[in-house]
Amino acid sequence: MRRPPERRVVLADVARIAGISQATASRALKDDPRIGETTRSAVRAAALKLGYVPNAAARSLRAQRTHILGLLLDDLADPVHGKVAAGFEAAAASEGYAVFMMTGLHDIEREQRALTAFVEHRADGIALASCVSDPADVHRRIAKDRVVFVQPDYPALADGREAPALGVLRTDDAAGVAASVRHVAERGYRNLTFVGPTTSASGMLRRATASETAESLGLAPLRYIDTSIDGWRDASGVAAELAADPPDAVLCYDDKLALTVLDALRSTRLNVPDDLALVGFDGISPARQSRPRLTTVDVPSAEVGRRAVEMLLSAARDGTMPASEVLPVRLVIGDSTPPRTSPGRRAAAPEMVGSRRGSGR
Amino acid sequence: MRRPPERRVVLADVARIAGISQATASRALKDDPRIGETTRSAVRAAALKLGYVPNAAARSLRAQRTHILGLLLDDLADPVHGKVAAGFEAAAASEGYAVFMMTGLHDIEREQRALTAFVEHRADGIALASCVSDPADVHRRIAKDRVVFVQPDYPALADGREAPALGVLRTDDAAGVAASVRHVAERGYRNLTFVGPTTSASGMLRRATASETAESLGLAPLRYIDTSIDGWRDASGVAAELAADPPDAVLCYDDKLALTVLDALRSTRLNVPDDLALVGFDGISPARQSRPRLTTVDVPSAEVGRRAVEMLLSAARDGTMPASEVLPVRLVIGDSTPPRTSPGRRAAAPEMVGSRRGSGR
DNA sequence: AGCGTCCGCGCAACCGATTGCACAAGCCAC
DNA sequence: GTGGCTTGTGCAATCGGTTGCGCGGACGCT
Repeated sequence: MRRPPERRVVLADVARIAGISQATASRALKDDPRIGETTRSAVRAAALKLGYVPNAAARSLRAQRTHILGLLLDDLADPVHGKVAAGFEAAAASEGYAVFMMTGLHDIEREQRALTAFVEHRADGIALASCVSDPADVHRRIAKDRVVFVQPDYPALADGREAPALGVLRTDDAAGVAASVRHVAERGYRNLTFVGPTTSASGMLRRATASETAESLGLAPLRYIDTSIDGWRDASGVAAELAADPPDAVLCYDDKLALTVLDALRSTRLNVPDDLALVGFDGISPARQSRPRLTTVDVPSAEVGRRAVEMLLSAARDGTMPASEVLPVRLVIGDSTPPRTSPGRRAAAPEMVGSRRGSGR
Repeated sequence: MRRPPERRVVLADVARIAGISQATASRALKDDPRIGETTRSAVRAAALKLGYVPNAAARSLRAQRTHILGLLLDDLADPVHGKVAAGFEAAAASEGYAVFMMTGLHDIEREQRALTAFVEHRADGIALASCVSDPADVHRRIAKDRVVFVQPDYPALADGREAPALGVLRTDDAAGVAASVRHVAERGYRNLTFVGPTTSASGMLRRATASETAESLGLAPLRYIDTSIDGWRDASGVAAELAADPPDAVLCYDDKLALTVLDALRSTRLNVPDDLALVGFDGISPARQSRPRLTTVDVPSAEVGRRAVEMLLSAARDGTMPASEVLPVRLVIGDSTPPRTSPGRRAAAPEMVGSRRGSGR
């Protein structure tokens, strides 16, 4: 009933049915010009009839190319990474490449296992999105195997080192952060707080850029709330901290955090945007539907995925390392950073606000 | 400089360095008890020194197992599918399986290519999440190859057919929809509209279930707005339609749609929840942060991914088809469906509302 | 000393497709 | 009739591990 032993159809079977040798069958199926039309169609018919599907492992073994790309990212459930993954997969599929996807979840152990898996499967290219392992170590592991690298959001950028001989593809987060700081400054906010983690390289980069930009614009020194400290993990703690000594504007590491903070602030006397401007980062879709609409920085995540594939493939064909590339980002102005009308109001009479929500407009 | 020809290290190299045969090297590396301790450590040392990484293709070829699982889903950028993918990948990785991920994007052509890719790579198991191809056809393509199937959210369920010999894993969407209808009914809403697409099987299922439940509870006949009709694609059209003749409550196909509708309704005179209750489906995180908080149905997406892997693997080990399974869902009551206090208010004086936002509480 | 065991290891076949090279017809021309 | 060409196929090696089987030597026992 379960037809257990039914052997898989292999090329030899096709050849036997078609009445020719395996070599000819192989050539016929790949349209080798040396094969006659009669034979070719006979082979095709046999293959179709038998439901023959070539074995990629065998082919790869011989060809020394797998047509597999590896993608390592933090978390597929995260909308930003999801978009990168979607773009990557779509581009790879359209080039006839299969995609091995693995998540690192900020765990070096898992990342290492993922790398090993990629190498074992002899992926033709590997893309590392925001991994936490030591870049030099990763490079050692893979460069030796003549595998091309692309690393979006390369961690080493935070401390100024470019990765050695790795193609680096990233988004211009610094420009995005700088633009958002300039934006709130232009709108009259002078007292900024940055909320975000300090554990990741990108967290440090965004925070540092915000700080530098604020200073260069002559704003008050940037204050920080570090969400990677235990106890600040939940947004209500952050909201309480903000309420205790409110800045003019809050810059969040990303939209997800911004939306959480926005939500938590509803339990305080602070109202966004009347008492407090709020800025996110990433441009995920919920940010466009929040109330107020979040001012944020649009990051071309899907494009990152697509470009990664292109870089990987072109480099693989040339046998060279891919050149580095930086993708532009775009400030999207929402309703959470309106022009500031009464610069002194916050300090004046916070009690006046009465309702938590304010006037609603 | 680019060390171009540097050959990959293969097992034979390790064996040569260790001064023993390839067979022994192979056994030593996999802790075969027949190999002596001295030899074993010599082989290990050689492998480490040379940076030997076994070739998965060669191994699979011989072992007739690839340790690869295939996952086909619609769209990685979608939060629900992203969670399924994340759960699937995590479970697979912890079992030592690599995951081939491909997206179908509702395109039969692409789905077929993805299936072909899975079969070519001889995945040990394949999971199909909400695919649009004909189940019977898919079954034919893969069952013959002794590959186990798991299909979350199986489309054939809408018309009552269970898939033949396929393990079906799905969430109890019908129970979720029924629960949400009962919930709004208990809260005093009697006039319901369902908003969603009719193109997908799950769309039809949710809509039909809502209709039946409403009828069985003695509510007014369920009205529909079909978002798959051109022109209703944008939420503002839906909002206008709703505003023209407002129901008591709106049930949306999923949270994403509900949030979009919620946003679009802000441009009308209708206020959620004062004039209109709103219910979503899926329990994605933005629904918990919207204003008002969305009443929705929590679907254990990550769990779907995990269970899919377990079913696949246990079935692969037994050589049997996986049994079908239905995962429970949970109604999550938010602020978008408060107890209805004034059943007739909507019809009475909509002009009274004044501000679009109402009282804010 | 002779014999049976067990241990450690190597030979060679095998998985399935690809491909360099050689070979067999068929055809033309000399 | 034989040499030169083209065209169509087949042989066998190859990719890189895995594994059934067998062999030689060390050891224990009578």
